[in-house]
Amino acid sequence: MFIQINFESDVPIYEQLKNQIIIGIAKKELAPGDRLPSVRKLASDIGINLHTVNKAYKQLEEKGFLIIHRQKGVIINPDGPPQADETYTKTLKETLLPMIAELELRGIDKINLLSIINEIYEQLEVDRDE
Amino acid sequence: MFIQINFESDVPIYEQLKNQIIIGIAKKELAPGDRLPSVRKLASDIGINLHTVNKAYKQLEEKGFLIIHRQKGVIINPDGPPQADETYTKTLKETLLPMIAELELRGIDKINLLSIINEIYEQLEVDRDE
DNA sequence: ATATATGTTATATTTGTAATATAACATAAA
DNA sequence: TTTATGTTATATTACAAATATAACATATAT
Repeated sequence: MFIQINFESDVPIYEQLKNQIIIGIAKKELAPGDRLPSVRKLASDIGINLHTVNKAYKQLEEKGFLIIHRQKGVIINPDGPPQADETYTKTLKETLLPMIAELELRGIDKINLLSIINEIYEQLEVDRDE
Repeated sequence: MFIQINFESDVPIYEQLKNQIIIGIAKKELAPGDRLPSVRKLASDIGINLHTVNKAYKQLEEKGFLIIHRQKGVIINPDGPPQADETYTKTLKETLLPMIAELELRGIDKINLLSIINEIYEQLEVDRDE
């Protein structure tokens, strides 16, 4: 499995899980319809509690990235990821505003930012097998 | 004062404070050397506890945005904001990666993102008096 | 001198979240 | 009938956010 948890991080474990699954989908390492490990399996692989995995799965289901079936298990939504709506875009802007304010003050101008963003897009596109 | 706290938000109050002060500096509503309200004054204006304001101030001092003097009070760092270093840039990229992954999946492509970012830069430049 | 205002320190309490630990449940599939 | 799935329930531990009070040290104003 591609999951790697940093137990020193101040990012909660269930958030790290959500992030890595979303990144996995974006990198196409996980395709619509693909199955994810059971909550017990992933929990024991990583060495964490089943409820922590369940929390991540449930929140990704709530957002529309995953489909959870009581007996069959968990799969990547076959209909593809949820699309951005007004609410999502509004929240995104509210998140970006203070980030960009700080970034600007710290001397990272728009050009620098765009180059960082390009770098991240490359990370998401290239790594087909890693 | 320009501070407006959303008590419904899941963003902690002290984080909202930090964000709004940084945005204030970026918009040049607050200039280097400008004085901020005392912890007690701001706390009572907003209707929160003095320690919550103090926590925000201390963390901004720690980052280099503010100078705190035991008797004179709190001012915006006269030497200007702290500049980005390697650590900051690394953390920034780690924050952006999952954001951009989700955004991409949701159908917001690079062009859309750049237009959102431009919109935010405008917000930071225009509002000289509001 | 005295009072005032500053940030600071200390202690305690309440509330909520993250994470874990155990156990049991319902049910499709083997 | 067994196994594996997610689900639900209960409890516990650890920590963070926010508050409440009180006292402290000290530069500045009166």
